[in-house]
Amino acid sequence: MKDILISEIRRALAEIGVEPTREIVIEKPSDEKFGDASSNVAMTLARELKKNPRQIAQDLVAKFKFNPEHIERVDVAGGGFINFYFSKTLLQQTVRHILEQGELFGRSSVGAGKKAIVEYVSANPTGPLTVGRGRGGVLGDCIANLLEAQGYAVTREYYFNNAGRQMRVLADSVRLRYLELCGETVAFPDDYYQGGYIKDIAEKIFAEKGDALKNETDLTFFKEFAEAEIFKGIKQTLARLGIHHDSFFNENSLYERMDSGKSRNDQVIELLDQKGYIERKDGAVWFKTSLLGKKKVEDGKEIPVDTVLVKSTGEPSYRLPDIAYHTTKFARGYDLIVNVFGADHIDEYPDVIRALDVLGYDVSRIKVAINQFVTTTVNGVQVKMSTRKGNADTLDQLIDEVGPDATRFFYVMRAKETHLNFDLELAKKQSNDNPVFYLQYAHARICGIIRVAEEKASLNADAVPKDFVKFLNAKEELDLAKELMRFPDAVNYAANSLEPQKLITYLNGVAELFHKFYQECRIVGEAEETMKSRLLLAMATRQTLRNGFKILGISAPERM
RNA sequence: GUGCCUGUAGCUCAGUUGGAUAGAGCAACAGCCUUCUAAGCUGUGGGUCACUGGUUCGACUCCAGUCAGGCACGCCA
Repeated sequence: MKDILISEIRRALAEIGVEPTREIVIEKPSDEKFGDASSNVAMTLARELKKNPRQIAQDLVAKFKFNPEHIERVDVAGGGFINFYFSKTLLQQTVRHILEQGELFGRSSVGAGKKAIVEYVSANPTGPLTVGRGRGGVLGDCIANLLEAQGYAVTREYYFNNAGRQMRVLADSVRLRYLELCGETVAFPDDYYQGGYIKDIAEKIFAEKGDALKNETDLTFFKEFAEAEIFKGIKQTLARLGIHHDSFFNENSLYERMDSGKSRNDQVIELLDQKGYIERKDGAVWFKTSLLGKKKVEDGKEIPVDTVLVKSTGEPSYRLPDIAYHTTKFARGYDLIVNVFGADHIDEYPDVIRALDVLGYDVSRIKVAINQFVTTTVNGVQVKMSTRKGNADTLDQLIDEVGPDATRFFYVMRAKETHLNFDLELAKKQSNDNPVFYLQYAHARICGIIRVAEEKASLNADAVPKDFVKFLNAKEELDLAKELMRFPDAVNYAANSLEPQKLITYLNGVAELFHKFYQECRIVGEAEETMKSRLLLAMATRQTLRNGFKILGISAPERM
């Protein structure tokens, strides 16, 4: 619908000889008396045309040639708003259209034929997922769903590192706990992993091996055992939330030599060197980010800074594999590359972007969604979380307490840039009275109506001829249909901005209008035309809600 | 100290490239179930959109500064 309005505005502008310099915006008016859609084109053009915006608006309206089946009338109001009023037949046909489209309603083809990769979670296997991690996980998953709805072929990827110091510390933490089980007294360092899950893993080893590994000093077994256990747990937790990755990308593969005899990491350095952005000093290999505008401020003076890619120990710093990893995303042919990560990685991606830019990649394909941290409040006290200290609330505990639907919903109902405070006590209390239920209840209610229609009126909802939509007439009916019509725009809007919560805001509006409709308009037991037309509207609402829930990853219960 | 994010109703938050009288849920108060699920609906109260300036026909929205909170500023990942 939006498209029809925009193209007609364009046509009318051309007719009066005006070339629009800005995008034409159609929005939903703040008050229903201003129509069903409005545009401020006339106002935005007023300055450059040096004409009264109301005059421009009137000139345009005079040129409009809308199908009266779609647009009933067009008004000029306020300082020059053009307000469109939809005709009843358009709304009726929308209901039919939704039912015919079914699961496809809301999908678009803007991403058709394009490949997208969404990288999210990407937690290293050093411990169970925390409440903080859950946010990025759910956000990433919803973004992937949104892109899929836009027609993209989406790959969901998990990038991880199972090497390096952190894993050695993890392995040794497990080993020490194991030795305790063997009856030895050990000093457990403060900077080792303190969480109870370490003991659980040690117990598992002890149960399998007894004290046979008591004198084992090589950490390989402990590392591999711990990693396997932890990864299994992470995947289980994610599965509870309906999150499944298509691809697990091991950072280690970037160190492995390819047929050329070089690793991806080597290649990055070589290519950056060819471009003149590599310097070797102090035994390390530096990326000359100073030439690309990177700087820090000290004592009021700006100092250009370079970035270490290979440490003097010969080990790459994590930035090098990060860059190399992204070159693989381009090599794999992705048109859209979305990275979802927490605010603590905010300083990392500019270096990656700089490097990729220098190497000639089209960095405009990369979109970064940074979510702010989640803090937890336990008994009214905010807790700072750390996997190392083991005091982080696990995502599993949260799911146990509030359920998968509420967990997903809570994470994603707020804009990613807000500092989300998860009060566990409150989350538990709210579970009975949760915002997600408002949406789900609308769905369950519709299912209830359809059941009753079948039982009491022997009416098979699916068999009702779609022509009955022409009897939709009441205000509540038309208001609801009008809102349903906006669903594809809402999906598009949420997908473009990578902000799933915008879809929630929309769906809330649908649920609200449905509940109002329900209150005013009975279905079962009404005259045939009324009953059937309303049943069609209810089914179209159910379809829209389902399609939205699918993107959000929450269930659509038939009874509550 | 520097960079990024945040500050909107008692609480948690929406607010579509600047637009019409700033919204929702929860909490409070008052109503609505012999009829398709009251996890719902209707109504009332509740606001210096952190503060101060600026930009213009118009600012919660853009710019500058101030205040408050979060995160990051390593040859850690």
